[in-house]
Amino acid sequence: MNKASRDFDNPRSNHLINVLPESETQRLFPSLELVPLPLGKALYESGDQLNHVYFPTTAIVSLLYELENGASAEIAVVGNEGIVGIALFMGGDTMPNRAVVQSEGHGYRLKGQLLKQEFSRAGAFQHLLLRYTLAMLAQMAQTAVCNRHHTVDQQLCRWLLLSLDRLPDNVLTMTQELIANMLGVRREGVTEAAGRLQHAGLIEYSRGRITVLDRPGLEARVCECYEVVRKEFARLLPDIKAI
Amino acid sequence: MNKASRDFDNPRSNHLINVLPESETQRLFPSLELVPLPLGKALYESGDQLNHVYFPTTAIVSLLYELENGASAEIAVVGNEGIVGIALFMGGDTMPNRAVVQSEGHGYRLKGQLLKQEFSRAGAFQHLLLRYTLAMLAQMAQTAVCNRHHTVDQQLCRWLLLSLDRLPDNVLTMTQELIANMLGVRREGVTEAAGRLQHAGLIEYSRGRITVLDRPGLEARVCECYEVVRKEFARLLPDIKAI
DNA sequence: CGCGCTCTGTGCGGAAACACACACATTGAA
DNA sequence: TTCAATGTGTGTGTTTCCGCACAGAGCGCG
Repeated sequence: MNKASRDFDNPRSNHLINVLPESETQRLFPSLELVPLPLGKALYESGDQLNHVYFPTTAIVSLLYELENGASAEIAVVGNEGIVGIALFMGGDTMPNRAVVQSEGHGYRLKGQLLKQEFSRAGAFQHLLLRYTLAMLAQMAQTAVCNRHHTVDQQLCRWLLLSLDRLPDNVLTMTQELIANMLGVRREGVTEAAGRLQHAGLIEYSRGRITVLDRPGLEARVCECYEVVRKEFARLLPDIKAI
Repeated sequence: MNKASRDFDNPRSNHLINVLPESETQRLFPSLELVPLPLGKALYESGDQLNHVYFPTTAIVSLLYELENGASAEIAVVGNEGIVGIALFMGGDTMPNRAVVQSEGHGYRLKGQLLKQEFSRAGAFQHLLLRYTLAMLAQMAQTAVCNRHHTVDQQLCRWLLLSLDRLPDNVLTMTQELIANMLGVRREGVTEAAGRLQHAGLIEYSRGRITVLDRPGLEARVCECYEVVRKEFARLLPDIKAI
């Protein structure tokens, strides 16, 4: 799977689907429904009944936890390497978080009932989904520690790299206000951190459009958390090369 | 399962085991090995090969993430309501965190191979383990947001209540230094927060021994995170009453 | 008893992030 | 072209937590 050649309307652009054996993909394909995922769309709200799971192809989805006082934080991010709605096959029917489209694009959705059927066959798909869930656990845990111990600058680098990994190019459409919501910090904090990155020549941005100019530079500034999660993904899902 | 009647050497003191159907418990019991879990013992280190899973009866185990600089944070806690080593049945064989005994006691361990066998039968045990994993996901996510947005005071209350729920009495053996490691804050920060709680008459402590005097008082000070996680456990695992 | 160890209390300076306020810049629509 | 909306930059003062340093308090042990 080459980034440049990724098609929004090919289910195989999603890595989880792409690595399935032929027999399973043939069974699944007829049930996959292509859906546009516009910026800001909530795939589900906290507590909603989950009816579908989503396999993003070109979109990126954030899993957000919100507190009573309105504060929030992103606990995981899902792009074309994953699936949104893991609770469905784990035996839950709701989740205590929101899933919001962070970068618009497309994805395929699958009825929950069909996913459960496929999961219960205990084949390659089940195995894959469970390992993916483990990788998500690692991502969430690392996010928790990162929230506690690392600076906004480091976290912004991590967030940019996470997004970059899931995008076909090096341009993000995202205001500082929205990034602040994801990271659970103030908008001004993002302004300052982003200003430092721009001043260092690593990124360029204006009015909701961020262009990454120097990815290695970001990697040099990011905290270890980014790499730890990346490695854990690679270890658990070795067939998925892109992330 | 009544707290006061909990026996360290009865597998049914662990709720996950207790709610299994008779057929499954009979199959499992001969393979369960009672082990003492002394304070500070590491059930596994980050990256260790996982050979067993543990079902605590009277012990409490913390899952800790550590950073390169030595900083750490607890991302989940497991007592007699759960199981340590979920990666094993999820298809991983290592985890990127440590599992350390936070409150000494006992537990039962089971060989990983046997757990996988039992999991692959796709029966009640599998269903239970998957739901438990979902509840852990919720706990980890909430911890991440709590780390970001709540005060040390609130987090200390949360931590005390989490421990209290998993203990047979109202006395914790735990120095402020260790609590600070769990919460990922300074020891002095815990000293100050604990001092305020003691001054308010909610707890009493000296030299590593904390007695909770006023549980409702703690519940009044704690952030919402405690209750959110408790409810999610109750929702996903309705058979398990105690938590 | 007295010594040493561990645990706890406290004070001070500093760094990071917060809340609030407001100015400026860009953009797109009237 | 003007205006309003949106996005970004900046300043001030405050809070929270950190890092360090050190003092005292309880406890075990020779």
